[in-house]
Amino acid sequence: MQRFFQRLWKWYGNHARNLPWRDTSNPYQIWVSEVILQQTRVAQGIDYYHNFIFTFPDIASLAHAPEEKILKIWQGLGYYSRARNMQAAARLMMDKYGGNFPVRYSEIAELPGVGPYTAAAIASFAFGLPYPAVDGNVKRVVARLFALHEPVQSAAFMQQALALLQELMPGKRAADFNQAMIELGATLCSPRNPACDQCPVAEMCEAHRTGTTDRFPVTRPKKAAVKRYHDYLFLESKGETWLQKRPEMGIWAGLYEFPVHILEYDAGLSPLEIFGNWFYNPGEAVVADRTEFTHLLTHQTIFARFWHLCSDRTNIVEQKNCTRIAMEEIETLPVHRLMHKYLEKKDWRDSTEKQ
DNA sequence: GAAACGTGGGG
DNA sequence: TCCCCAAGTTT
Repeated sequence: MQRFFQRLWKWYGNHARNLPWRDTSNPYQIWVSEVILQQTRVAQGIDYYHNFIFTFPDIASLAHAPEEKILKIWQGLGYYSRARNMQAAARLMMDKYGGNFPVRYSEIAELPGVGPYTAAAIASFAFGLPYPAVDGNVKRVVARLFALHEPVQSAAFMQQALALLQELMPGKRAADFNQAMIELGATLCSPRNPACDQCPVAEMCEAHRTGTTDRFPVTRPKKAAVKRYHDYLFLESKGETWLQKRPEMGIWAGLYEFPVHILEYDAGLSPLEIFGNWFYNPGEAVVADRTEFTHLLTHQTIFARFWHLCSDRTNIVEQKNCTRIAMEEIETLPVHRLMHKYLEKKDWRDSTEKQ
């Protein structure tokens, strides 16, 4: 045990990455970073973290912001309920804690969007409380260190990991302990080809001792991802394009997008079969050719097809939640990745036109 | 407990 | 190209 910590502290002191949220003990900033990092890689989260803190520097500014402004900052990051939960939590903190961050684990864990991991991370990083923060990295490290055979997704695994980590948890330096365990999993104890030769605690690792690091953590087979086939209709006329707001439930809730037809199988429908009811005069309204299929996602396969309307009189049937929006205005609306990418590179439209 | 919920990078 | 999975939480 002594040796374990000597090695761990020395390694962490020398190899900890310099990450923006490690420079602060401000619970608000730590909370923001932890929510952003849920199921999200550090490299992807850093810019979002800076933008978020710059735009909403404290609990009050987040609580009072228009929801669409928060979603706009979150645009492209995914799991958008995180952004809404953060505002709900900020408002709760205004009402219940006078705009201050709660300091007890139980209170932190009650905040919307804050589960066991995030609560422990905030409690330890901001307040030094000795709660083990068990994320995917720590699960992997613990599974190998103690050769835990329970599936990593199971409640049994979590119980065992928690018990072991609580036993290990030092009275002082709870924050460093959690950070170091996470860092170990993130940088050396990787899912495949772990760098055991550089690991400070390899000699105390049961999986390493028995040459079985590649068998841990044990995982259950996972269900195949659901595919979605999207047929998008891109309509533009005189500097305006047609957008609609998605429903408040389900994927991309409340974000904006082009008119779309989504199926979980490829129906092979023609543009008119899909969008015909949008037009009073379908034969005349759709003037551009079907252009290209764009492969957008890997495990959720999405195909996008774009068409143009060049006519002045687009004659679109009224749809609920549909609005004509000027191009400049679109820049301020929260959209999901397809639109996000489109707005980043406006030449998408041009490149499809050339076909 | 299982499914839903995004997106991006690495091997 | 395809599969994995990442500082998880909610329902």
